[in-house]
Amino acid sequence: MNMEKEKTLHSRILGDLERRILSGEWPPGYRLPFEVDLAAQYGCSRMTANKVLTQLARGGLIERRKKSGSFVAQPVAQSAVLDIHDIETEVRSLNLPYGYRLDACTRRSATRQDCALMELTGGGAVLECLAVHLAGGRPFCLEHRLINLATVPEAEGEDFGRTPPGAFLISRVPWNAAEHRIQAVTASPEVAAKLEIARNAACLVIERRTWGADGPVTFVRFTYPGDRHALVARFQPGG
Amino acid sequence: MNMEKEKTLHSRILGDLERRILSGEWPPGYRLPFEVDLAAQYGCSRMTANKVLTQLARGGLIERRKKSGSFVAQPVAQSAVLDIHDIETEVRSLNLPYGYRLDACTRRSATRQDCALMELTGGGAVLECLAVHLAGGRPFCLEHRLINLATVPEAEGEDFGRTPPGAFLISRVPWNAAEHRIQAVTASPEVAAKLEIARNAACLVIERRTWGADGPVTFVRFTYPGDRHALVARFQPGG
DNA sequence: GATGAAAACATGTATATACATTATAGCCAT
DNA sequence: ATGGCTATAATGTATATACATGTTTTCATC
Repeated sequence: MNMEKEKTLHSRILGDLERRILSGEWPPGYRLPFEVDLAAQYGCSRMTANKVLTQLARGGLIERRKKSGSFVAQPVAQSAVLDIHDIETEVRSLNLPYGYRLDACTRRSATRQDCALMELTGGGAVLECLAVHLAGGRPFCLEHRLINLATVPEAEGEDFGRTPPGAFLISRVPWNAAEHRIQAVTASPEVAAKLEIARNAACLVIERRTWGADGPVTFVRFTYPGDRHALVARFQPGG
Repeated sequence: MNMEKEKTLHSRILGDLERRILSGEWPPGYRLPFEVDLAAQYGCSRMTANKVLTQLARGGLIERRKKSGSFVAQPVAQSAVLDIHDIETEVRSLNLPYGYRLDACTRRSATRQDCALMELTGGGAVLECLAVHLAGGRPFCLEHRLINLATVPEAEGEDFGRTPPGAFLISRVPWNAAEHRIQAVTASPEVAAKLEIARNAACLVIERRTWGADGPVTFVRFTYPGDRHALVARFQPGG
C-alpha cells in the first residue's frame, strides 16, 4: 500500500511530519516547530520547510496562524476525493456499448421548483431534458437536467437528441464551482419502469449543481439502479 | 458566487490561466506558454510562474511534460471533495442529542468474507462490532465494523460499550490511506428493524477501508436511512 | 543511413534573500 | 487599570540563482 519513495527532500520531510501527526505523536492542538526550527532540524532552508507546512495546511492536517505558529488541526472530517466521470466513459470502462435516448426536451419559464433546484433567484427561461443512458442496450441511468438559458442561451439551439447535454455543457460552457449531493431513494413507478428494475428498488441519486461566472449553469440528477452502481472515493493525506 | 479577491500575484495569474482553460479559450491539448514566457508576460519571476503551473497541475487542469511543456488536460473526471464527518459531530450539528448502543462485539479468526472485506491476505484474528448510532433517541445509522487485530492489537482490550470504535481508532491508530464506497441498497428485514424504517426502504451505505503502515486497519459499513441522509461534496477547480 | 554521444531545452527542486503582513506582547501615558 | 502605540516574531509572498533531471534535437562517427 505504501508505495511512496519519498525521493525529494521536502517529500521526505512531509512524510515524516505526516507520520508524527497521524500516529498521534503530535496530537490535535500541538504546536509544531516554527519554520526556522524545522529548517534547522532537517538541515534545509526555510523555503523548503515553508513548502512542506503549506502543503500540510492545504491538506487540512495543520492550521497556520501568523505569529503563533502552526498547529495540528482537530480531525473534523476525512476529506475523500470522489472522481465523477462522464457517463459514457463510465459505461465504456465496463466494456459495454454506450447508448443514449432523449425522452423529452422542453423550454419553459422557470417554475418555483426549478428555481429551488438550481438556486436561481430571478426566474427566467430554462431548458428541461429527460434522458436515459444505456449500457449494452439496457438502461444504465436516468438523467434529469435543467439548463439555465440566462447563462447558456446557446443551449436553446442545440439538438440533444444525439449528444447528451452534459457533453455539450462540459465542452462549451465555463464553470467554476459545483456541488454534488448523493442520496439513496426508493424508485418511483416511473423511474422503475424506465430503468427496468423492480418497483421500490433502491436507487443511488447524484445531484449536481454547477455555477459559472454569471450564475447557475445547470442542475442535473442522475438516478442509478442501486444494486448495480457504486461510487468509490479514495483518500491519502497529503496526496 | 465568485468571491475570490485574487490579491496576491500568483493567485491573479492562477485565476487568469484557469479562466482561459475553463472558458475553452485554451482547449484540452493546448500547449500553454513555457514558464519563462509566462514569467515575461506577467512580469514576474520564473519561480512564481512555476508555482502557478504546479498548482494547476496538482488540481488536474494541466499536465506537465519535461522538455515538451505544459498542456491543458483532457477533462476525464470531475474530482469532488467529500468531507466525511464523525457521526457524533454529524448528529450534533443537527442539534440533536447523540446516543450510541453496542449490540455485539466478538473476537474471532478472520473468515474468508472478513478477508475479502478488509483486503486481508494472511488471515488472523479480527474484532467484529455491531452498533447503532442514535440521534434524539431514534436510530440514526448502523455501524458494522471489522478491526484487524494484527495491526491494532490494543483494540482487544478496549471497551466499546461506551465510546464507538471509530473514535478510538481515529485517535489511536495511524493510518495513511482510505477508500470509500458509496451505494444504495434495499433494507433487509434486520436492518429495517434496527433502523426502525419500513422494510425494503432505500438505504445509503458507506463502506470504508483503512490502511496503516502495517496493512489493513479496519473496515466499516455505515447504513443510513436513505430518505433522511445525503452526502454533499463540492468542487472548485484549483481550490 | 543507422547509431549513439552531446548539446539544448523545459521542468523540478532547493537555497539565500528580501520585504510584506499580521497577531501578540510589552510598554507608556493617561 | 486601560487604551493605544510600538517592537517583535512568525508566517506569506516574491525574486534571483543554481543545479538536477529527463526529453528532444542535433550532429559526428561508423
